[in-house]
Amino acid sequence: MVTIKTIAKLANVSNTTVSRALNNSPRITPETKTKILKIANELGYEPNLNARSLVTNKSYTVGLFFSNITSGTSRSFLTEAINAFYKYLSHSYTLSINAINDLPNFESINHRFDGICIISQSTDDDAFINYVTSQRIPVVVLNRRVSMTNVPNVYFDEYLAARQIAEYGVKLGHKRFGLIQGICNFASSVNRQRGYIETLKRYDINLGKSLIFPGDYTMQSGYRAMKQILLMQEPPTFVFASNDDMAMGAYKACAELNVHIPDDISIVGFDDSDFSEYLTPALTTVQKPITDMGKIGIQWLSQLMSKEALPEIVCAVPPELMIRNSVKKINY
Amino acid sequence: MVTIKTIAKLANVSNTTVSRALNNSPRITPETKTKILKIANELGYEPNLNARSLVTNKSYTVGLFFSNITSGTSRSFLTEAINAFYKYLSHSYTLSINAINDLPNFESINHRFDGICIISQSTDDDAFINYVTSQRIPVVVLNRRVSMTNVPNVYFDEYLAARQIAEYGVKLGHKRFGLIQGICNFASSVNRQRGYIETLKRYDINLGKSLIFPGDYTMQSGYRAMKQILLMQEPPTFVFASNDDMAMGAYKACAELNVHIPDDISIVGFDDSDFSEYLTPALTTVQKPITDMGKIGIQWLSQLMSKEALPEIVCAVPPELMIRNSVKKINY
DNA sequence: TCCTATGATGTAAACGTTAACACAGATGAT
DNA sequence: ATCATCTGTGTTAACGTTTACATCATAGGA
Repeated sequence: MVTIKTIAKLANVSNTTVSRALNNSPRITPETKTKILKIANELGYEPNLNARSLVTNKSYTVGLFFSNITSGTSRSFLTEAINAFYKYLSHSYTLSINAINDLPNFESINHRFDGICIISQSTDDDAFINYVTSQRIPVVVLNRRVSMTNVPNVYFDEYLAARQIAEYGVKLGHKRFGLIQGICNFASSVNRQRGYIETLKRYDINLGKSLIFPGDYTMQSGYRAMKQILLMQEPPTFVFASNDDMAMGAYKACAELNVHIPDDISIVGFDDSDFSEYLTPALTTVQKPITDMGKIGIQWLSQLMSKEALPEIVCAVPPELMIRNSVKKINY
Repeated sequence: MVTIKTIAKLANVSNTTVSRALNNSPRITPETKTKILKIANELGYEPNLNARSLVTNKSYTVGLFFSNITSGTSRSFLTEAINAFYKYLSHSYTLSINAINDLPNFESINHRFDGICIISQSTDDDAFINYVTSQRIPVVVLNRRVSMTNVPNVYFDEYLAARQIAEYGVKLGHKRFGLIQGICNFASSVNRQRGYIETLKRYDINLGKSLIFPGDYTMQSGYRAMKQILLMQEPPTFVFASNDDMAMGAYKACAELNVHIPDDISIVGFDDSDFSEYLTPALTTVQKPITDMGKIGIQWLSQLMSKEALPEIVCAVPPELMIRNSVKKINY
């Protein structure tokens, strides 16, 4: 194994000088430096990160924490977040993927991460968020608005997005609205629901319990819910499925019962998943800019890790309604 | 920071004894052990992995390497692989996600991983695979069949899968076949293509160049290719899209041109993505058991990391044709 | 009683790196 | 010419663990 000492011996200098050459310190002459670098190169020297970590007390690893990995988190969400992170994170860091749910105990994160990004889906994660901040590990929380005021937080305004959906439906003349819910204890789900219902109420439309159908963000649950909806005596003309996956399930239910979208019923989804444009009809949905969130998140985290102060600590990324062909205008 | 020394002082024993208590060595009395463990617990002691790594020369990290992360790898593929790995990997290991493409140099993996799993998509990865084996890092290669004979390899028989697709089409009486290709330098793509074409040839069906359409595994490329196909004077009755994403694109093209699946044209995909069942009509496709591969892979890797020998070194996971409703039987 | 074997614990070195401090020679100001 | 400053390099300790080896007490056999 070639170490700093090997190089030092060959170059006839001390360990420190080698270390300086490798970490391009200013306290070294260019000649010595190139000489050492040359030897290091020839020997294929690669620093032992563990040794370095031990003394610098850095792990050169950043942790990406999801609430859950093996279930509950949609695939597109997971990949898009990982993609964004991988893309924008400096390659000198190792990216480690974790699930809060699977942590044997919070302490197990100690010494492991220079920075942590939490993609949080529910308030269940609050204990973990608090632990991380208590350990003074640089952290940013993505996705949902958190209640702690001192935690860097870039979130997506689900409420506003849902409001846009409701308003869009109202504008197009719909009177009877339906909702397929997401997973109950996910913040995304409750905020989408609140935004939708409260906005409709403003337009004097009451979304009764009979028009709210349970779902769990899976295609199958969307399919089931839509089947129920279509069996109603007077089904809604506008259905908001809390995510695109469920909207896709709803599409299938419609197809099976020979109900035409958007002529017979209008559907809107949420997320703007890659497939939503390719459904027939193309799904009207709202874009959740996960990549943007990831980009800002990793930028903030990098700043925190290099002990820079953040100009702002909370940031909302705006929703964008993607109007396609799954909603029709109602004429009276 | 609470270290072994802190505990040692409080327990009135030496560092070594504490270390022994923590690593449940037999050379310690149960009483001392419980006493030390109690103190450690109260202090919320967590070992410094870097220090441990330095002396044991283990990183407690396994690396999951994709050929590419930010492009070229389909989302479902990426997530399913990560999911499987995360699920089956012992939690004492950190899971780190990497892309071979983005590696500054091969040496940068040194000291970082106790084991490496490569999800390889093309022979471009061979240099990396060779490097890893040359470093004697435990490694398994997943997904494609590799040429090196000494590398643990669990792969999916794309050729066989494509053969099943072709035979299925022939059996249902189709005579005119078409193909939408995947990414050219991906092993999956060339094997699917070979399996399809060579099988058809056995049934005296020649797949001319005019019936092969380029694609890149994206929905859009499937859409484009299908548009071209449907514009032909005498389009094929059976089209194999090299993955489900492209099949979905093809669906859209058909819808736009008012071509009915499967009445006017039959389509089969590949991967059995989660959405394929929810398309209308449900997509006939072939299941690629990524989760199974991951499970075997992680099992092998675990054995290798604990220096156990592998009973077998290469394993093919079988394809399963998922017959749904996108192919019709041709009657003459 | 003495010796040996055994079992529990301690001592100290080692892992590979960084960094505080020391040192010597050169440079520049007076 | 003298002294202070600077610059390049070396010395050494430190990071928190594990582990080979040493030590010491105790038990058991003769």
